[in-house]
Amino acid sequence: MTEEVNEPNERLDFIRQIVADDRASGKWDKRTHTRFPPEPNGYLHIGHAKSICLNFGIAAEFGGKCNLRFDDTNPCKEEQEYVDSITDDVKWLGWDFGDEPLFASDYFQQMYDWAVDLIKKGKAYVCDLTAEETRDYRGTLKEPGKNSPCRDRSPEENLDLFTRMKNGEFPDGSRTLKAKIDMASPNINLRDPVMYRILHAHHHRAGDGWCVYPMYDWAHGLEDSIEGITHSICTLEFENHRPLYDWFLDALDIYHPQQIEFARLNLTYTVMSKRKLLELVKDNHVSGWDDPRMPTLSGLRRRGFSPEAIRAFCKIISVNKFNSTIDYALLEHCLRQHLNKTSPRVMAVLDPLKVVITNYPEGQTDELDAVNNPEDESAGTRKVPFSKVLYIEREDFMEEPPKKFFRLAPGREVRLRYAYFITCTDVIKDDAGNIVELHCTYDPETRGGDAPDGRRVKATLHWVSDEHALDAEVRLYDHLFTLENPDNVEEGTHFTENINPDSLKVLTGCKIEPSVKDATSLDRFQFERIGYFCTDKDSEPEKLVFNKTVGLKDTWAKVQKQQQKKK
RNA sequence: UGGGGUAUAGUGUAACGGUAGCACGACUGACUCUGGAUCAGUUAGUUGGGGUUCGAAUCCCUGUACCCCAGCCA
Repeated sequence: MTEEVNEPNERLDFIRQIVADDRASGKWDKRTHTRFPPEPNGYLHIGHAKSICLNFGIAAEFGGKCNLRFDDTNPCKEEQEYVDSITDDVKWLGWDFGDEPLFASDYFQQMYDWAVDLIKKGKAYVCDLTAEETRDYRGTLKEPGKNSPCRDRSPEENLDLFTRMKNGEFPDGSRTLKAKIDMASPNINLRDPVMYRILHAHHHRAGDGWCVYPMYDWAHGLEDSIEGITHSICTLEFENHRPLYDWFLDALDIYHPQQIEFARLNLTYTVMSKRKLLELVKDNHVSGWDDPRMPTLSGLRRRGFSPEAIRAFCKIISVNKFNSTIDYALLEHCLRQHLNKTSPRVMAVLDPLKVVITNYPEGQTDELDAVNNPEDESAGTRKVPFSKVLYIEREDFMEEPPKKFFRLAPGREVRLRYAYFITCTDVIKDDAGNIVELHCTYDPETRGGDAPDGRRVKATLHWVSDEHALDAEVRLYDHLFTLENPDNVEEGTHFTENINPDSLKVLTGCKIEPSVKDATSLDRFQFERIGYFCTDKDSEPEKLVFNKTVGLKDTWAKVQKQQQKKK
């Protein structure tokens, strides 16, 4: 007996409820077998993660299995590059699909044989109508279609024609194999749907062995049946296809899984359709499928998202049957929650302002103890070097501080984290009046960050020692679109018109503490008081590059906004 | 009346005839060597209208709104 991992008290979504009920009733011999069946014609995105976590999650929770199966039935749109990226993404998310993914193209012969069965049963026929004629014969949403003149061909003739289709005797588009169902059905999918089309095309896996390729509706249930899938979970737009899914399996009288539909994921401030994502890439609105602003899994990975965060997100959003749009802030919440627990802290100054500690000895260096992660004691501590010339964040100083600004200002004392209390004594400006340097004094008694006399400061600043600092490039990101729902634009407006012009900001000359010297690609950090960052794939030891994953919550920024509103 | 679906705070999501709960967001406050984290609190909801019932988000009737379908795409 396999152990049920689902806690009995945990509320089940409607799909898990079906699975649980089926197990209770013994419907599938206590088996649970799902599948994630992407077409390899693009990169996976966060919406796919919802489906992946659903299918693999159910399998894991109920002691079943989940297949990664490529639905590669259309050679014109599919490429090996996509197979590879999809496989990598599913692995990265942390799901186990056995040694190798499965491919629908491996079932082509079996599908062909079944099509022959249907022809023999008089349930399928070869049709000579062109694509355009087929459309005319299909009728409209409100009017029935009419029968194809080829509909009453004998099984023998159909068999002969279908064999010759397969043998490559006919040009592309000249004939199709159709299911003989009902041209007057109110469900258009049932009006003699095409099962096979002629395509003299090279298949990325099957090579040139085939010139007839199965259509989705014909192929998909067969694939599920072959693999012994119990619950075939797909998105809402396939609800209308379910009767056809069932019809084929019944006509063939073979093992018959249950198709269940759920609503796909929508997220604010981004687009999720493959077409639009492809356009963003092709027209260079982003640098590629893995641009850190993209909602693709490769983009999120490069941005610094952890698989744990994405899985937590997918769990929390649950599944349902109606279209909803999830607030991007919820994704960020899941991200921060995981990153906060796991990211080593580091001090980095993005917009450096030079600070000279006038009473600190020239040439001297202090090694101060810093906590690597206050949320995780086992992460330990590290040494951070302190010296006479330092950098602080430019926005951490104001010559004329407004109310509620607690940071450094002339005459004010603050703490440098893990180091000393300092007091600003002089503000040095260039001829144009720009602040170029601050002179401060430090209190040696406060070494480590605490004053023996118990005096308090209102702010603690992060800082980096000039002499020891590493230079880095830091890339800041914002939403790719300015609109909450970039899909929903006025007619005549193209969705790319709402791309956020400030979605990428590149900072150079940032100063980072020396401990990150050996950071490698995708290492994640928290830059204290700023946000979570990861090393980019462009990063090299000689030229560090970091991506901002997500900012820390920033109450000062909120206060500032409110103050600006008042003015 | 083409057919198929769906409606619960700003956004998501529970409640399966018996106190409308949770999370995110927003707003207070406490604490803090990250204006982080944490903790406490406030805010706000059953698509409209009828019924059945001691009792309805839930059952019935009837409106309304939104989504999907006329690829030889998936």
